[in-house]
Amino acid sequence: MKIDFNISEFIQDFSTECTKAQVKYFEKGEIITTYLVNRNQICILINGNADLIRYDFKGNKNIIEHFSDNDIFGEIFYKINTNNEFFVLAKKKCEVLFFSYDYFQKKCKNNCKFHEALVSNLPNLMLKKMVDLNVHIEVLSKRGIREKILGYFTILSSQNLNKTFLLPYSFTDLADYLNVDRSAMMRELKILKEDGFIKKNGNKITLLY
Amino acid sequence: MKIDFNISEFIQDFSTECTKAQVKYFEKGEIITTYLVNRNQICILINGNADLIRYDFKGNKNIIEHFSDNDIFGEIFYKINTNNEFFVLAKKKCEVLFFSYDYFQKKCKNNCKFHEALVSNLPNLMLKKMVDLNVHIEVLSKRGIREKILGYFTILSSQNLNKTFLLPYSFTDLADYLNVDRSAMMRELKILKEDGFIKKNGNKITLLY
DNA sequence: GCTAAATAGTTGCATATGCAACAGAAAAAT
DNA sequence: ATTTTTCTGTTGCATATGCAACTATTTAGC
Repeated sequence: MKIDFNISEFIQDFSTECTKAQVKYFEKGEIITTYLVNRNQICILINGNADLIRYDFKGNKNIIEHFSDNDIFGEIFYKINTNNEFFVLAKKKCEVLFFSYDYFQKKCKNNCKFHEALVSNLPNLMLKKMVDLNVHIEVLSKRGIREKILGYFTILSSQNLNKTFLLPYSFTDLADYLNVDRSAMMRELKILKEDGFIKKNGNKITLLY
Repeated sequence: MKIDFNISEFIQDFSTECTKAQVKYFEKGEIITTYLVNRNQICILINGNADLIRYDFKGNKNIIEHFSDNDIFGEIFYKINTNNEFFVLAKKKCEVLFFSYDYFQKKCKNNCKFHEALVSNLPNLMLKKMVDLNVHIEVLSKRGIREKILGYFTILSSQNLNKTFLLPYSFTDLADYLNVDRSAMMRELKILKEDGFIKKNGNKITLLY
């Protein structure tokens, strides 16, 4: 999915023009937003890294999604009524654009160029997110740890047009993304290595099939 | 997520006006579309039921998604390069609107009203799909069959604003949706019933907690 | 540069869950 | 109305995987 909208370049010139969008800055460890349902908030991560975190009824921390440059998030995409707390936590310095979906059709006061660009490119950002979500479902849908790992690695490899690629996650986070026990995943990775399916060197993976 | 765009009413009056959209009809068992990557096809299921099917390298059939009225699908949402065959199969009579994402910004020849309405409502349909995808991920992310079942039932219950609700799937398909073994799921449902967590009568479920 | 924290890597054990193989009930097809 | 197919429900068994409990290594903070 190509995205012709580089928000970080754009933002410098026009953001102050628009009455409906707002840029905010966050330091590592700060909460960017909480998912409370009802506001129709859309957030675009201009740059930085952040996680969508949930604490379940037992108090266990759970990383639902990882966000990086150009990712969109916000409770409007996540209208799921579990009675857990959801919030987005900055993993490093973050620059975030806040916008309301209510202003998707409406224009802002002086038909500003920024607003217009934002609105016309939002569907592209949504499309990219949908592809990401489908990848996640595809991977989670595999039975067995081995199948999950190989399924995900195959997708990464094809996205990189290369049998060798860098994992976008730490192994701890990868286990979380695949929703498997970390130690069980490490065991399986070892077996995959021994069986000659993959080569692994730090977070650099090479597929041998 | 409220959708103010009832495509099936709209379609009667305007569809022939638009040069870029096309309505087609399918009988049960017919293939509506295949996911080949490259066309930017978007499909809207006006009415009917259809499944996104994949045959994996072993030849196993796999139901990836179920579609019903107002759902959108198409390979543009599923740019995942596994070398499997994906296609959408009609489960009953289906009325489907075909449209290209390329015409999302562009207008069609005479600025027709239908095209305009379609374009301005597509983001709403996408939003609804994203919520659905997030629900699926939420459910798949639960460890253990019991947690998956209860997680999904809780969401269904809250969507219905009622402790009692009808399952939208057969138990066979539910197991598929939760990505667990059907017999293991049935066993767990029995235990949940015995433990007094749920009541179950055909596909009518009641939560007792 | 030192200390603390986070991540990677390993293993033994218990059990949840996949698999196979049924029979009965319900739904479609003829 | 009868047959065929699909769906539901159940059970025994084997094993994949979660869990706990470590140590080693890397990264971050002071």
